Amino acid sequence: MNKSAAPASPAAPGPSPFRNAQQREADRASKRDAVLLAAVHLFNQRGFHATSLDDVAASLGVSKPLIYHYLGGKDQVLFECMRIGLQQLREAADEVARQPGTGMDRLKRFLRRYAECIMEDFSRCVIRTGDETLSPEIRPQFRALKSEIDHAMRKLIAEAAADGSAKVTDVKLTAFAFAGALSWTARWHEPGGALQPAEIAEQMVEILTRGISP
Amino acid sequence: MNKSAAPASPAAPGPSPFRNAQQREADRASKRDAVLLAAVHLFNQRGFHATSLDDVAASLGVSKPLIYHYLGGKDQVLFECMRIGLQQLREAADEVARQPGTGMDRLKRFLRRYAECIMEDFSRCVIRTGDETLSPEIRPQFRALKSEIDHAMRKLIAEAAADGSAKVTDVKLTAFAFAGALSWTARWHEPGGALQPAEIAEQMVEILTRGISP
DNA sequence: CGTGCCATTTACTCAAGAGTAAATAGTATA
DNA sequence: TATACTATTTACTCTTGAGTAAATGGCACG
Repeated sequence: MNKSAAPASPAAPGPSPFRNAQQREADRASKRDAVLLAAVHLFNQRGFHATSLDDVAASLGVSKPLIYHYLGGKDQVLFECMRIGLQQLREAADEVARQPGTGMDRLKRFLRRYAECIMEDFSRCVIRTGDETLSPEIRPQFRALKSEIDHAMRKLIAEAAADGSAKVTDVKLTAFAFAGALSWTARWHEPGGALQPAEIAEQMVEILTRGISP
Repeated sequence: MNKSAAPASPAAPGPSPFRNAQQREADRASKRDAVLLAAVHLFNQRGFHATSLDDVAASLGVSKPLIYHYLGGKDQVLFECMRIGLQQLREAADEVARQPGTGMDRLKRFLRRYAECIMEDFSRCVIRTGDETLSPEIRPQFRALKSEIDHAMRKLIAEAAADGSAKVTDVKLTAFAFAGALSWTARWHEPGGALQPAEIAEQMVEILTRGISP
């Protein structure tokens, strides 16, 4: 009984349930993010095609059309996940670009961050879900973003070679080798496994860069 | 006119159109292979989910039920493709296991063969198509085969470390790094590109193994 | 020769799941 | 208070593509 009880204090000490425009926008953004997070979890776990939007909605306790409300179709959802993943990788590159140190130091720092990203949700999704999954209309956008990161890595390798802190014969192939080795963690590393991502990243970078020390 | 002309020579010098049991079986096998080859091409090009069995059938100029006749459902087709791909990798491992040389020599040989396989149709498909795509019933089989290859690589690395031809701190991680770098070619290398697979394999192996030379 | 198997096709069924229309209710703001 | 907007749901539609039943016709072999 007494289902709709009156509030204890009329002065309302807690946050008001009435939101202003800013708060509503923040609300919306956080709900959007929640959808993306739920989606990326399922995508990584079961694969994109084995995950229906109904599944994503159900995992949040809401209904499918709500996802359309926040994000539009399934392709959009995937692309947003990938965009976030790529953005994180890109931020790693930008951050390192601003830091001091020998080329090799900076390369190592980047590779470590790269590996760590790949073992987190969104960048993981970038690797696990091939670009052929994206609709042909947005695929070029994805490729462009991806390419930026590839080139950032090449640049760091080239700089390390230039300042003598590394010895490299083929920059492009080296970049592919490094990116491949690190990206592959998205396939074999299980989140919550015995080995911590940071350790894996550390050791992996060691293994890879030992080959290009002068 | 003269549509159904009589054969030029009654003695039939060419192969007879009438097949015996063995020939029919060979026929059947070669048709089965043709289906798998057509399928793996499309899977690699467009992705498994974007390829319908109708597409595969059409690319061969036959009808879908014929594929069911030779191979059973779509899952079977994919698994067969992957089985072939894994078998090729496994043969590479077995071959190297029988050869002489230092551990490092043999490891290098294996890595080169591994990379070359990955840039061919079937092994390429193994990498491009994640195991989550397989139905839960056959996935364990796939994993088991995959695991054999992983362990073969680890064994070679361990042997190279044991005979002093390589210096390795963590065998497992090293194997993952190598497998990742080489597997990644399935993602970026386009068949018929400027660089030959053999060259790529050669250089890639060089880049990777330089890091574990003593 | 006729009987039955094998290859192959046509013409279907059926389910899943993406996407949508329209209703409902709560909240903000004039 | 009236009005308009936002969040959210229910209850659909429609397409795609996997898988199947059944018919056809040739070839082999008794």
